[in-house]
Amino acid sequence: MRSRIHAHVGTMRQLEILLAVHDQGSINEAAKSLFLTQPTVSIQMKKLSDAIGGPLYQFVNRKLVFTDIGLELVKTSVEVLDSFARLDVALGSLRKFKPSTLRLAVVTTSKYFIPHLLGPFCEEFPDVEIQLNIGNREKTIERMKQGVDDFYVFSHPPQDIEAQSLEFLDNPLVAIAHEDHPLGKQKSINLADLCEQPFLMREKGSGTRFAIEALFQKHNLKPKVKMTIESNEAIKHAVMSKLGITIISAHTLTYGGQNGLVRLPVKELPIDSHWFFLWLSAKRPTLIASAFLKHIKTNGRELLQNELDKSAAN
Amino acid sequence: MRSRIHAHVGTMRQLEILLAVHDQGSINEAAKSLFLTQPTVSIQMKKLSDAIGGPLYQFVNRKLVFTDIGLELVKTSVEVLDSFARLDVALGSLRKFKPSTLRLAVVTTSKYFIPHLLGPFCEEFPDVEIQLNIGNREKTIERMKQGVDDFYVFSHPPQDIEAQSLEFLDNPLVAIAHEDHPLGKQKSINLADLCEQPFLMREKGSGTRFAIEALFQKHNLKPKVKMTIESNEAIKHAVMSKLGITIISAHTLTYGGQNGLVRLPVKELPIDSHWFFLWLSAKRPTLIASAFLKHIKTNGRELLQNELDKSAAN
DNA sequence: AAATTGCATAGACAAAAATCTATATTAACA
DNA sequence: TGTTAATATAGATTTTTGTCTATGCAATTT
Repeated sequence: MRSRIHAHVGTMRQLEILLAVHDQGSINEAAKSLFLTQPTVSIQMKKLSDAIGGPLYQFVNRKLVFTDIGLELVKTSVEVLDSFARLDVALGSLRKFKPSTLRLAVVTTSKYFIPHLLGPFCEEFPDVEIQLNIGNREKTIERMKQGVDDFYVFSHPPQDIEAQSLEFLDNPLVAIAHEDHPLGKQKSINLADLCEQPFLMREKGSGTRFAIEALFQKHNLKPKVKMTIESNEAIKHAVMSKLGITIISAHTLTYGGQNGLVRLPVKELPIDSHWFFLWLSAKRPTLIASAFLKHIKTNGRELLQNELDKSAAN
Repeated sequence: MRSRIHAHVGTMRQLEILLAVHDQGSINEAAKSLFLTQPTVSIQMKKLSDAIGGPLYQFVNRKLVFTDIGLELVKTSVEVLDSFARLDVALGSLRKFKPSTLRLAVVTTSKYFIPHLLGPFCEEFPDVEIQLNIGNREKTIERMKQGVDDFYVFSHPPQDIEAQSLEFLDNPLVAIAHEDHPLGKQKSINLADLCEQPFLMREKGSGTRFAIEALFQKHNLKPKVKMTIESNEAIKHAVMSKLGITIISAHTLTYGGQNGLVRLPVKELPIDSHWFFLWLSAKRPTLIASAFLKHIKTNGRELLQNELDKSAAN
């Protein structure tokens, strides 16, 4: 029961012309205001009249007066053109919204260096708004499944989501202890030596834990896990409190401070790990997302490597 | 500040196709439901996309998913097509309404014979609804100036309105008196004899008064107006009450009864008057109005003349 | 009566729209 | 690996749309 009248009544141009005639009350004046010749307008009105099956106007004392049919068509024309005007406004809002917001979801550890990436990018694109979501790996994977962000940052990317990735930074995992710790005084340590100490472990599901467990398994060793802690900061403070030792991202030390902590010279370390930028294969990047990706590819690795080098010199 | 987006975004056909794709969630299925080939639909979607300046859809896990831009355009398409659907309904109502209503505005006196005209016409067109407006001449002229009716009936048409007319019936004006009136016993009377009797006059502006005044003026006579009365019925009852004599349309006697009244055999009477159908030159007659006019031309005069002849025999 | 004004119609031309057949590309499935 | 299904692209053809110049017609004005 869907009407098909639109298929034969009125192109957009004809509706426009109709409104001009209605507004001006004259074929000639309408033609002038549309920068057309009078016959053009006359013909278009005739076509509309033929299509709709009745006269759109008549002359009363030489004055052009719209018929009821004509007035109905004027009403429809106004509605239709208003619909398009609203579309224009809506599109304007979308354009304004989309290219100005960059959405990132990153695992907690990367919060130390991501701002160093964003800084120069925001200088280049001062109007861009950044939405940065920091969460543990589990939460970040959940967000990625929903596809609501432009990029995701992991050290151990999920394997069950179709995504493209860019490896952009090393993420070495090192062992640390309190500066007064006995192992801290040795020049060279074996991984086996760590297994005799209370070990503070990151939570299940975290990328760091994956890497640690893999390493110990590879050497048929098993750490004496004393505690499982979900936060890098908390782990660091536990070590400071002489509760045990741990293996942790070097970035945590680089960026987060290392008061009273020493890095242990373990022969099997650091664990060779990396940071990855990921985005959904199935989602087309926005313009600003593409620009950011290009920025990372061009400058990102160099930028962050300089930062790490600076910290190593301290 | 009127948006011009409609000039380059979306012909009706394209909007239709967009909605089919949105409904079916597939280019191929949309093509099938519109009895088109797949490339046609693909191309039209591409044209829309190019016109609007962004992608309308993307593929997520091989599933066609509309973008925000696409969804806005879907919304607009629905609005636009709904507008045309409403136009279809409105036009249907107009078609239903217009040909079934015949509008007449008539001066009071003609109310006696107009139904005799309408009767046979309504038999021929049983679905036609008649809107009959009866009023004095002044009110009927006012309506005519507004042009809201199909026809107007006068015995003395207004001269200041551009109209076409059809003279369709004689309207003889005759003198009447109470049956006991002295003049009623005479075989032949002069117009001057009427001037010695109290005269009951119709109201200013009435066609009957025009004719009466013209006749007396023509003979340099002046009636002794005792009373001015606005209604034919009232005048007749005044005469029955022996308040005076009058000159009145013969139709009033023919159709309205004449108990206790006699027609006076005045040499200068009856006044030669006519009934006219008028319609505005500037207004195009509806189909039903044209049919009624044809009916009047064909049968009207004969119909009414027969009625008058029948009364005269009584 | 001639001039002016406003609209309608005829004929022509260019551009745009609508649609098809043929083919290429890609991803998923057997 | 080959097949199938779905979409995109290329090229061609027909139809429709939009617009113009030229002219006709009717009513009003000068």
